[in-house]
Amino acid sequence: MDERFKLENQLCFRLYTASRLLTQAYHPLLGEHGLTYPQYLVLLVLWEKDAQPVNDIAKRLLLETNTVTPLLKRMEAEGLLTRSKGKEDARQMIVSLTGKGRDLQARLTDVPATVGGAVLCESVTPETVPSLFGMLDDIIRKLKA
Amino acid sequence: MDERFKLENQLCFRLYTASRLLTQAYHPLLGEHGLTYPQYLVLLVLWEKDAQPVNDIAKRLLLETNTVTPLLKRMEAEGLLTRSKGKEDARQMIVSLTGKGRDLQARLTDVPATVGGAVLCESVTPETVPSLFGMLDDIIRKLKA
DNA sequence: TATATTTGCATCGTGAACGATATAAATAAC
DNA sequence: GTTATTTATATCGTTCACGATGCAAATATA
Repeated sequence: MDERFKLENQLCFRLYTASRLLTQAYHPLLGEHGLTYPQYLVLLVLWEKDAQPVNDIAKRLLLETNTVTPLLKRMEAEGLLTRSKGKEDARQMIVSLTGKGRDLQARLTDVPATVGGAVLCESVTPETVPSLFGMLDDIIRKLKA
Repeated sequence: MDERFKLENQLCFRLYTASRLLTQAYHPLLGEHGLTYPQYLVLLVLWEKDAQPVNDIAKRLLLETNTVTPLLKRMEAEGLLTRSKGKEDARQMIVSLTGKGRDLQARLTDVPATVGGAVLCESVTPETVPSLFGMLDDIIRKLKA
């Protein structure tokens, strides 16, 4: 058996699996509030800075607008945000939080710590996390280019 | 702004993004042969050991059978594999490679090295990869439980 | 100013993921 | 041996991802 093709030697399979499992860990916490993980990411972006055009949100999440647009529409239908044409540029759709969308932050305060705690283990500790973040950031930076 | 909710402090967002971008790196290499990344994963599993029941493939990839079944059906339609009822247990569907599915391995020999090279950078080197793998494996192990 | 190009967003189609549910075969319990 | 439970797989519905394409507003060019 060719070593190169072993699942155990694949970085991508590990990232893919870790990402899926960690997203699943968010599921019960977010589902309680009717949120999916990508929707939670949109909220993170809007909590940092409200009233952004679709494009800025997509760029921040490194997603395409054809992924983000339907996502935003579902969130609009849930009453979490509003979408309105930009004043100075009519092509832009400005996405703004509603009161309901803003208030969710307070109701989700425990989520980061809960999920953070769920991954702490032998090799992943407050001391090693910076190194992990650094490697993942480098990979992301390299692949963006 | 609450530090805990910053995108930059989220492990999950990094894993999610790195996974997506790395999968995208596979896309041109696999698409040339009509494959998607999850289909490639199924081939990796079957190249290691041919003629496995659906459940074993799903367990190996840490996916549910309701994800794997349609995936396998598409691959069967492409002539990459066959699905046939198990002899000693009629509930099982045994998945076996066709000649076409087997031959793909030879045509994809360069894929692991090409993608591997695409992620090499400052902090991700042959020396640091074991540490990265170790942390991701620990995270996966922790979240599986 | 008329035309061409770019930009921002949306629509469409396909292929995952995954929760919930269904079905048939195998096994256990009675 | 009949009934109950478990197991292996499949079906269904919803939500992403994302390539391809469309369209209208803004900008650049002629």
